[in-house]
Amino acid sequence: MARTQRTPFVVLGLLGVSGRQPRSGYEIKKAIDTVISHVWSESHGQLYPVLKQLASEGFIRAQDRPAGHRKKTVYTITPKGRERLRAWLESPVELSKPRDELILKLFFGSETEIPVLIRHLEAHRDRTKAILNQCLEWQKQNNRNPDRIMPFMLITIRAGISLSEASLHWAEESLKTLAAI
Amino acid sequence: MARTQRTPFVVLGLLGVSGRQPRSGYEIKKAIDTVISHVWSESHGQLYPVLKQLASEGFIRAQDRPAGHRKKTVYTITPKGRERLRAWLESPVELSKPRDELILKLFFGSETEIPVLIRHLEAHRDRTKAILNQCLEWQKQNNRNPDRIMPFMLITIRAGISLSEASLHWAEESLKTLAAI
DNA sequence: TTTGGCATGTAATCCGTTACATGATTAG
DNA sequence: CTAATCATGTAACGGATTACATGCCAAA
Repeated sequence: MARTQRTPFVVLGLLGVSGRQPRSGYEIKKAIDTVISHVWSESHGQLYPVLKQLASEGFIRAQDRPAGHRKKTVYTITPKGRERLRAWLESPVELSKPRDELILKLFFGSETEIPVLIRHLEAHRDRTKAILNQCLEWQKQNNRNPDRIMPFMLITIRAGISLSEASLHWAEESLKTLAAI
Repeated sequence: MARTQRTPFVVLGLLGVSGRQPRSGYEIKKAIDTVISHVWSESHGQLYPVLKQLASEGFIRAQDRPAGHRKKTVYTITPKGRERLRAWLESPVELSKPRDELILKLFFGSETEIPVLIRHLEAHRDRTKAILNQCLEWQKQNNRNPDRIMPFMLITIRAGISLSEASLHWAEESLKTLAAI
């Protein structure tokens, strides 16, 4: 048996916090790829079957809402689904297996040339800068709309900022170290 | 098709940097669980088949070295294996899919009670403290043996320190924020 | 003597990605 | 008109975990 599936809880969570707004599978996928992109990812090939499964178990409710001839099914979380979500939120955080290929390659650094490692670190630095900027942007947006400040979202944004900044500093420091070898 | 297998490269990397020391599957597994535990993980159910596969392809060499009646096979990396490792080290870092359940649960925080989130954050703070202390300990050991300083290992240890510190600060800050709600 | 560590292996299972597939609508 | 986006689905494949399985050796 493999690790317990977490996709259903991501779906329940997104449907749960979205107020009463019903969402289609496509919209849920877009939300995963934008608002929680640095935290989680799912493929749509995984998402659609999970939606059907959750609906058949009564955790979400499906409603057909075709626009013109284009089919579209939107989902709303049910009270039963909210309970399930709550139970999961209360359960201990399940740690994911660490999988940091950059650190791994640096750890094996003696088996390659310094410029190779510098290339990897520069790429990481640039990626991290982009993430940091996006988090800062989100933070600004939240500050501009004081009505809609959601403290939980702010906490997660601050996590992104703290970790990106630390990673950026480390990368720049390490680039100097490698350049000096 | 799923993502390309990275276990073989972890094995080649560990056999590569271990000088000329031949290692058994058991020892490789132990190394994964200790020296790179915060960076990577593999199950032994995955490891042993990969060892056989790598040996059959000529990337590592197997030698039976029974101790008494206990069977033991040790492996050494071959020149061909070193080349394969180098090629992988030079290839771009493949990003792992983000999977941060703690941040996810905080993001869905409005669907549960504050004390639940505090519990999760406290657990994270304690785990992170332990990792930070271990990284600091490793750094100290490296400084005590100046002969054996491996700059690459130090860089990865510093990554652990930077990121743990940042995560720790963020967790403590967030705990204060939640306590004030 | 029995617990724990050493040591290796396989089978079942499944989560999740990639690729295949189809079609409507809208903007340039 | 045609490219991009909206929208939903399934099939194939495989990487990886968990569980099952076995046995030796040393120390308490």
